Amino acid sequence: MQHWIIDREAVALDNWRAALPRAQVLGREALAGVRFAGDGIIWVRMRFGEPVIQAVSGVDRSGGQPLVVLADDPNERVVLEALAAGAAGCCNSHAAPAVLRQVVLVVGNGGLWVGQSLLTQLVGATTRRLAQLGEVRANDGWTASLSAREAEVARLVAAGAANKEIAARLKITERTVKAHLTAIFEKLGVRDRLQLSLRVNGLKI
Amino acid sequence: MQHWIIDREAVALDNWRAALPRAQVLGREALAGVRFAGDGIIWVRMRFGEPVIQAVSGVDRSGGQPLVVLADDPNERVVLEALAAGAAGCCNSHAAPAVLRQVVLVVGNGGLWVGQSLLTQLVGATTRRLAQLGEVRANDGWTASLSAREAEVARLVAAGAANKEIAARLKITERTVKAHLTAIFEKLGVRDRLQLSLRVNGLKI
DNA sequence: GTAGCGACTGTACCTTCGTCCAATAGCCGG
DNA sequence: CCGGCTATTGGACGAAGGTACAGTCGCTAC
Repeated sequence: MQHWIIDREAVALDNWRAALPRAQVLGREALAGVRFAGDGIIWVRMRFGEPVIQAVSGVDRSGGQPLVVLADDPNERVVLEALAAGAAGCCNSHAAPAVLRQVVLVVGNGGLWVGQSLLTQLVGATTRRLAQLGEVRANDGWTASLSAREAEVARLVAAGAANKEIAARLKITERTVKAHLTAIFEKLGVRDRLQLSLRVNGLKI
Repeated sequence: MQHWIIDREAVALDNWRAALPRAQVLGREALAGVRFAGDGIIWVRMRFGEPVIQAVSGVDRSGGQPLVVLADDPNERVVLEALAAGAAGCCNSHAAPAVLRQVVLVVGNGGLWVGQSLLTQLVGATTRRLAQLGEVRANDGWTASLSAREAEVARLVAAGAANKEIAARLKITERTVKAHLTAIFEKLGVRDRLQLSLRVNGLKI
């Protein structure tokens, strides 16, 4: 598994080096045009006072790799914003190497890394919000009629990936991606990938 | 690591046995007074139609072990309720052993196991909620660099409209729509209409 | 005036998307 | 074992999306 570390100054802290010895460190300015490919985790350092949006912006997420925010000043708000920005987790920049390795295990296997204190708040708020929305979207059930593979493709499309990228990520041909998409469109009754994206993202029923 | 499986009928499915060979299976009625001790994971099966609360209630959580809900009928709502009830994750009762082992890895290391499909919903809902609260960005400023006409086109694209539809709606030619889009992509630094949609809808930074 | 900008349109061309035909292979339940 | 579902791929093709180069028109600022 590859690790990419993104920092404004392209500096890697000692604890990162210890936990992720083979990581590739990238500066913010060197980020333009960089496309991440293959299995791996993207780590983004958020320095003191730096907004999450700014730290995460410019990072290519089309490869589908999970992103973890390393915050100099972590707090619940920051973690929430990081998750909202699509991160799979957020932890202290100066966390011990053992903790970072744990994060790798969790995030690399599709989990979310969230501090316990935040969990209650996040879930509570989200639950209330969904209840307010009439629970329609929470129960949209777009996955129900799809096979596991189709759902996987649907999610990647919803995240903005192109067919070629999906093919590379799932290690199948572009032709197969198209086949899955045709099936998905038919099952969900949408006409193209953009409508699918809206549906998956709960913006359209 | 110890695994405790709790089921109303004290039945263990084959996939559980495969993934958690040394697990201890407990019936609901045998649960009274049981105190879990040591490192491990508590698995609770939620049968069809059974409410989360009922499935989780009565389980001793004082030992601090993470709890995972195995749902016969998993959907976003169930997962959210499970998380709200203090579970560290929720997955399909009939998930493949490989998936269950992955869950062990994630949850055992302090992570949350959330299905990818829910993740999208959760993140989307959280984003919208934050936007509503004005905490993060009611408007991340994508309109700032666009002209009035471009913003209009951008909104229609974000809503899922095709170029031809936009042209008809705005009473201009499809060619002009394309011209506006080219300018929009350039200004916002996105590569196509799907990425634009995500940006406008606040799902991607 | 004229330089700049935004809106608008045209021709041409390439890429990506989506669908049609068809096929092989594995798995699972009856 | 067979029917049905799923995953996979191929070739071909029309439709839609997107770019490059070029041009007109009206408004505004210097």
